[in-house]
Amino acid sequence: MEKKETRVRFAPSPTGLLHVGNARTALYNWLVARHTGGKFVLRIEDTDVERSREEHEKQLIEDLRWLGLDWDEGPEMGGPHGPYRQSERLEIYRKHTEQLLTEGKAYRCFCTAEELEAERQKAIVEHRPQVYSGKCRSIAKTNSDGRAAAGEPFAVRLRIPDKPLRFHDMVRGEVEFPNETVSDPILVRSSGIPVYNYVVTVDDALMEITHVIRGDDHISNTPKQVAIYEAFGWPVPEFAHLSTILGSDRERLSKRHGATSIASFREMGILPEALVNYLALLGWGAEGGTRETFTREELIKEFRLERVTASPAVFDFDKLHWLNRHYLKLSSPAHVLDLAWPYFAKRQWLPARDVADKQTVDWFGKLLTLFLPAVDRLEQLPEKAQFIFHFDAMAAKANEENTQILQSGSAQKVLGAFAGCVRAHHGVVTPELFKSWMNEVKSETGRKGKELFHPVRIALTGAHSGPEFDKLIPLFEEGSALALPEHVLSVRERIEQFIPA
RNA sequence: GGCGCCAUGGUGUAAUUGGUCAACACGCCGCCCUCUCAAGGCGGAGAGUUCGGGUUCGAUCCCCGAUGGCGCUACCA
Repeated sequence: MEKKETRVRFAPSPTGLLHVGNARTALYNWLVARHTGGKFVLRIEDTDVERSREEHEKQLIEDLRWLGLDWDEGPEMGGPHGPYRQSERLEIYRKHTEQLLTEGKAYRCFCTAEELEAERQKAIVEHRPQVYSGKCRSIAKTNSDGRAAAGEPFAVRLRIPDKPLRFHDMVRGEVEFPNETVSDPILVRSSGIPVYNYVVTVDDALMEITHVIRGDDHISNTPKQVAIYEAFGWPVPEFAHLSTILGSDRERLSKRHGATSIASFREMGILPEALVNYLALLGWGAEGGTRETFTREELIKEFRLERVTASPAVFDFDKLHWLNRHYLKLSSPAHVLDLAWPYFAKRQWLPARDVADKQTVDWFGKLLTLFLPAVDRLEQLPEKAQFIFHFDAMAAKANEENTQILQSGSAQKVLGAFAGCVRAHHGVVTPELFKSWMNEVKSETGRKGKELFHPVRIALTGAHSGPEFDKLIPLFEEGSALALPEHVLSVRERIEQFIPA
């Protein structure tokens, strides 16, 4: 017999932003599809009309694209098992419910909310599992039909078979639930709207999904879903329940722990390849366990569901940042430049990218090579490079750390000598020239090392730490010749501001 | 309360799926480089595998129990 094609799916609800937990689920599904040469289906679970929004669906799709996870079937593009939005599949569910009802696999439940609540309370008091009593199970078909026809409200419940419900989970092995602990699940509400657990199963079966890979919050829904497959006589797929992603306090990761949406990571200047690599590592390890950085292609090759961990993982921002630095270094300078530009344009430090001249672009490229090693994320760049664009001599002098250095007589002498060199010269300051000045100042004042450099660094940058002067001097000089929204001060201009004559 | 899932340094994962000193990465600390910061290079500390039993010549690995964490317990998804 021919081996069946692997079909997996990602089925988000468009009720908010895509966040890391779901993104990791999407990634694992995608990796399985690409590893096996199967199909990746995107399905939108929008039966909750209250919370579902079209804009969220758009955002979701944008986020998946940004991560580089492409799908083979889905809304918009369609496919052989569509439609791919649950709101467009209501008629399919209705037909299937009818089938179950006529076959006696499901029954109408006329119990009221109050009755059910009373049952639940009683179960709690008696230390029993909270399961539906099955009161309406035995109502005769004709009786049930009559009551329904008379307009009495009812929900539709599935008749759970009288046997343990077990399924195979690729990350956890065999999972079994005793029959007494699972209720006859509601399939359709008295409002006529089918419930999530039901439609998910119908869709997965009809879309011929072979591997259901999802979060482990669905693990206790699975026995009910297995019963639905069996009621229809459908083959039960393989399951893989992914563990929860936790925050550093070991609680489920949420906004409380900081930004966790994919959109916010993008805004922060995390590269998609870094996020994909990190998410892959969160709950999976390659054979051998000595490698941590993987390209997309390598992940596809190495990833296997059997190696996914069952234990929950704590999200570590530090490690994500490390990976981001790694990929920032690997990326082409032109690509990083494109990504970094908007952060500066937004601050009005650079013109819009499309009107910038070549000199400005080249200059900014140099700036990036200088500051990129100092950041975890692109969004930190402007702050690091702030003194280039916006030099505030007064603030620099007022800074407490700086005053300690500046107040010494030694620093005064150094600065006086340095200012002398600067004022005696007209024209562009080259790194070579700067070096010779420093040597001059050195012999004139007898200062060296920190005592020599720190005061000058403060006068030029406003801080006693920062990138090498060799690279910094050209940035000042070339920047001052550019027509930028805010004029970049040259070495000379900085000294004039810092040490008025 | 019930049911289920999980448990290796601070964090994420390895460990020929019972076989000698528990490995790698992040983070941390130190050293080198250096005017400084970052990057980079080198080195170090940090777990005897949650605890208690059992099986075995031998358990991170298998079984039982306890503890803890998490999830589900809706006519939410």
